Amino acid sequence: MVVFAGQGDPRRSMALLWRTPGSPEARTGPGPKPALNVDEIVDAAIEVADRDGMAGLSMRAVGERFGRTAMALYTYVPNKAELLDLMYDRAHAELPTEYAPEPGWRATLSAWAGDLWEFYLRHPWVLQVSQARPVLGPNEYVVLETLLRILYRTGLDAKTLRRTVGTLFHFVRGIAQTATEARHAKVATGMSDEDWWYARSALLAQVAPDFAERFPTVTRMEGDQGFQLDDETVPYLEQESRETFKFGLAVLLDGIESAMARSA
Amino acid sequence: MVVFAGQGDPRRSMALLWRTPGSPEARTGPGPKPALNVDEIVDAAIEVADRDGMAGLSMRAVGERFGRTAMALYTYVPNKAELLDLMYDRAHAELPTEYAPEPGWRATLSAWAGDLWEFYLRHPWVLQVSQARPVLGPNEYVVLETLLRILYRTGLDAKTLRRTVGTLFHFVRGIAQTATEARHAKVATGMSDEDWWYARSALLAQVAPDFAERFPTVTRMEGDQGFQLDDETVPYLEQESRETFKFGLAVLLDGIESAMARSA
DNA sequence: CCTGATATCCTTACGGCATAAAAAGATAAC
DNA sequence: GTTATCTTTTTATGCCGTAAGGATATCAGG
Repeated sequence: MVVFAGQGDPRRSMALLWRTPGSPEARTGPGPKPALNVDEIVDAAIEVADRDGMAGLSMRAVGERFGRTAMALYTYVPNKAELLDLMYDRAHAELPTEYAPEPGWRATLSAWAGDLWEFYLRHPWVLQVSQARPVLGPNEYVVLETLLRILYRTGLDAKTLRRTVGTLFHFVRGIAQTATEARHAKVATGMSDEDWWYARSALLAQVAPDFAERFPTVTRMEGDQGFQLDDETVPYLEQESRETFKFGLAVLLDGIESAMARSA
Repeated sequence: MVVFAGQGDPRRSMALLWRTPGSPEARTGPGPKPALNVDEIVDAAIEVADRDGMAGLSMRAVGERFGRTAMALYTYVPNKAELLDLMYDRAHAELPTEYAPEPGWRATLSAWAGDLWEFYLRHPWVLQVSQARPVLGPNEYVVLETLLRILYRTGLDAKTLRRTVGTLFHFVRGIAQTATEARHAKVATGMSDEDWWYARSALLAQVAPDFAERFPTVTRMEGDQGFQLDDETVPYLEQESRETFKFGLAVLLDGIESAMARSA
């Protein structure tokens, strides 16, 4: 499921995201000093989400990491949605920010997209945080700044630039989502892609004996080239995703190139 | 969140999806006749999901549509994941299957992508059903068959064809997801895009007064062309999504065209 | 018509979730 | 030592999916 984040007080959200001085460390009054801090909690939550996915991310699970109850976290974070925002932004901090411009914008953009792809594979839950209302955290802006620096040299006008940015992100996100879900499904069912497909197509033959007549083009294409593994050690779906990623990226880069030619 | 579907007995799943004779209507034994049927339930569930989103889709909510409890549904459908599979496949039945080939593959593919885009806007929850292990229902195959029929005339080889299919789907899904989430967020917060952005950028200025120095390229791009609404009646994010969709699609089609040229 | 088998459907219950409210416990300023 | 203030736990509410068992309706065979 897509999880919506950031429904709370916007002022507090932004202050948390941008670490505005005010609430955090500076305190001198009576009462116990806070034993935890937001960063620790966000890191722990990211670890939980990396390991157990969005479904395994519960306030209880995060609290347990510190030997606390779920409610203990509410001192540091207003609610789960805010925690998600913080996780989202913090995770993006690990993306590279510097790309050597020498190899040209095309190669640089490829490298950038590859890094983003791997980032999503490392943190699949990131793909499940809604993109509609951007979190607007500092690290998200760093990522955008990085991409824009690469794209700026293409000389595209602002409007085209914005749409290129959107297209690139959506594309990488879309394929990464499928790739990570493939991995997740394998873990969940304990079945390899090949076994799963084999079992399913046997069932398909039983349940739709007239498959070839009903779906002639599908049948023809599957016949032309079924499963062909370049590397036996990598699961089929993951391999196929990676190939589709490369292919689609090349197509997009070609398209950007012709847009450049048009605007020049 | 992404919802995983189809964890039950594969044999039963497929029989349900493909309406294999066996369990359904043919029954003569004792006991009351079933008052509901799977189709009704699936339709009701789709209506619930269309209206209230994936978050609002609960067995209880669907049962209420028939004046029943949640448990009553378990006679017809083994569990919620299966119901989701059935919803997913059934929804796809409303996609067009025939496209006139006259205008050429490029125009036809545009029309197809536009129809898919609108389908996702009508049924945003579809985007939250995992794509990793395809549901393998009849209507999903019809959709694939339709797309392949359009693409077949491009003369691309099977491998490229498969990757093109993947790229097209991911792209449309990716942008549609953002567009539908934008709509959802507006409904949830009761705030227009403009108001939301206005409030947020005021906060941003407060919280990061050095924004322009930290993100010079972002600042420059936003300065070049901020909000520029072509149509005041359509919310900004939705409009922007649509434009990005058109742009990205054109780019993809260009890319396919050059792939054709290369393979010819 | 009666009986027994079989099906649908409901009630109840369990364990999970986020989180509100309030109580308990710790700490530092006075 | 008292008190105000903060962290943390406890308790509770209302959701969720669904397991288990019981109530009820329906039909076949006698």
